[in-house]
Amino acid sequence: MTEFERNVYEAVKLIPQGKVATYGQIAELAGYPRAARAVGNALHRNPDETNVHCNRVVNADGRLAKSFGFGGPDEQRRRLIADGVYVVNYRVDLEEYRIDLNELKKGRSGRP
DNA sequence: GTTGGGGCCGTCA
DNA sequence: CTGACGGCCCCAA
Repeated sequence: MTEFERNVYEAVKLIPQGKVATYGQIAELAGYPRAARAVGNALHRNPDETNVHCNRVVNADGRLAKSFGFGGPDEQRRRLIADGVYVVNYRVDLEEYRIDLNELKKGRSGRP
């Protein structure tokens, strides 16, 4: 596993239940602001689906991944619902569920 | 709503 | 190194 992937997984772990983040956000949080695409790549190889909730990661439009790693979009949708996230037509309301990058950064290491 | 183009990034063959 | 491939992103018609 590469450094990049680790960062991505750690970033994903920070997303609280009931919230979602975009690939861009994850990329930035991981320290690779423009690597949204690579993030998707990394998530597809998610080694620990139970710990890393890759379902909480959606694209910039709030749409679900077309090729979710485990069971496809249906599974991703199911998990989101289980998280309390309302999903319609494989899409979520970003205004409502998207977490602020600032909030995510709080979760990382120390913070005053 | 759609399509098309450009750009950006990390992996792997 | 080079080229191809993605769970992407952004902008313009």
